[in-house]
Amino acid sequence: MVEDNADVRQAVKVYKALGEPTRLKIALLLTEERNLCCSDIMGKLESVAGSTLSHHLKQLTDCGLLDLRKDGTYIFYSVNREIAQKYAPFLLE
Amino acid sequence: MVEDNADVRQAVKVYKALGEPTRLKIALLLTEERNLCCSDIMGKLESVAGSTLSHHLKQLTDCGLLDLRKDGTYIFYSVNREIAQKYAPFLLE
DNA sequence: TTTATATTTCTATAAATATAGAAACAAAGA
DNA sequence: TCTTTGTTTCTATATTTATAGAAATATAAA
Repeated sequence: MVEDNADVRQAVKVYKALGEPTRLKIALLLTEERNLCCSDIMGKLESVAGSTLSHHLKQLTDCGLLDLRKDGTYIFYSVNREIAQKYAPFLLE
Repeated sequence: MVEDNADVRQAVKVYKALGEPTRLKIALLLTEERNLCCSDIMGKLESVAGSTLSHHLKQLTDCGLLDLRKDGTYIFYSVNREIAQKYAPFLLE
């Protein structure tokens, strides 16, 4: 049966997060290279305002796809491999 | 490198399609039971207008996730297992 | 303390999207 | 042919979302 369980709700969030070109690019960047900070990522994207990037990163972390580690002024992001493996192993290829 | 290749563009479309509760539900329905037609699906969802369902099915087929087979007045939909396996094997669990 | 750097929150706006009613189209059956 | 059923297209609308500038917050360094 198709249930509206926690996994399905998380799946919607993960797929919504990945269904936008900039965010998918961020997720792919972070599978190649772990522990990038906000400004690293901004440097690797063409032109995204910090405030925009912040919103994208929030969606990607809220759905569980990205983990973060704070270190001083910096916030380092990495892909949560377990979640990626579960919902979108395409990212890890 | 993160390339903007065909796979990545398709991934965005697939994830955008799945990142909406009704469409994810439709995809899950169709992994359980192949060859459902539009009105079958409408019967299995709470309350969706035919025109709305039509738009959802279009997105799901346009991204390659659903195959369709026309038979008279009916259109039967099924999940394309290869695409599901590639981008969202979660559907097939 | 002042300055610089990193990131977020606030606010606004333009664009995209989900929704459905009505009309149209297509095929099958009476 | 007329009617019924299944599906799509047209049109409009309300909601969501992506975007970024400006201000705020936080930490570190000078």
